[in-house]
Amino acid sequence: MDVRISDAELEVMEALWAAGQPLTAAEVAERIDADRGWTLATVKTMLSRLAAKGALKHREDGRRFLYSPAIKREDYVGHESRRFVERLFGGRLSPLVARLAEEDGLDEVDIAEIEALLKELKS
Amino acid sequence: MDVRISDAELEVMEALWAAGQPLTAAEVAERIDADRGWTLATVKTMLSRLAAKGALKHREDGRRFLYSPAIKREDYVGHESRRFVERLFGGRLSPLVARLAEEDGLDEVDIAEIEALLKELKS
DNA sequence: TCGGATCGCCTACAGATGTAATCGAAAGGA
DNA sequence: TCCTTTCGATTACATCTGTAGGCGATCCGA
Repeated sequence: MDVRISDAELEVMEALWAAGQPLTAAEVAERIDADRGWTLATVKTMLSRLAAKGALKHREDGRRFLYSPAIKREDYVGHESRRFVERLFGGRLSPLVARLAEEDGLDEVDIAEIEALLKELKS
Repeated sequence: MDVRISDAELEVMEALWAAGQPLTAAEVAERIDADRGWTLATVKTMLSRLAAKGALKHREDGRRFLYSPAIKREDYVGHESRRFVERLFGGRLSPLVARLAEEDGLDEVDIAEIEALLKELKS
């Protein structure tokens, strides 16, 4: 169940998650940030690899495949977040908040949002 | 300046950061979590690669090297944290806090710590 | 019907990663 | 002075990642 998705593969997953509906390989390619400069071939490689990893499913539609995510974005993101906090902060969230706050300087909106969240949690 | 450190390499860096003083390859090996089950050869490979990447420095001590970090842990961690939040949360910290809160259920200590942090930031 | 477009599949290939073995030089004990 | 140990350097090798190209089959327009 622990699907590891590389940076390049994630780009493809994001396209599928954002689409909210099954897409063909060509459609996925259209939606990939043009800055990546990928050819269709590259997108197809990503799709195969993700399918092999079980990160997405495909259904046949005539000669083509319609691809859709096999895992929910929020599950994946939750998983990776835990891994990350574990890896660098011994599983504690507060040092991460501290570090980012110090580096980037959270703006007021951030602070307010997080405070609201925490208030919610306590109630 | 953007040193990428793999999972295995990080293990070695953590040993050096924790030591707080230069170590020989053998000493590093001793301090690596035994669960990894690494041979000395593996540790040496990691040390070479990290040196090649500029993540650590070595000074000669007779026939051996004394290794020490070339980057500060907090700098590395800050870098990776920003990358991570960028990659999965569009750079916003609050959704990350939200996600982890929902999954793990932050305990009261966490919540209190983060609130204290935020209070600090506002003042 | 036939030729180009398009599809998924297989292959390619360099660099990174995980995990080591080997090798020549040097150091140190017998 | 040798032999064993120990060092760093070099080499090994499978897997993963980034980035494609080519191939045989099929579909669609002329």
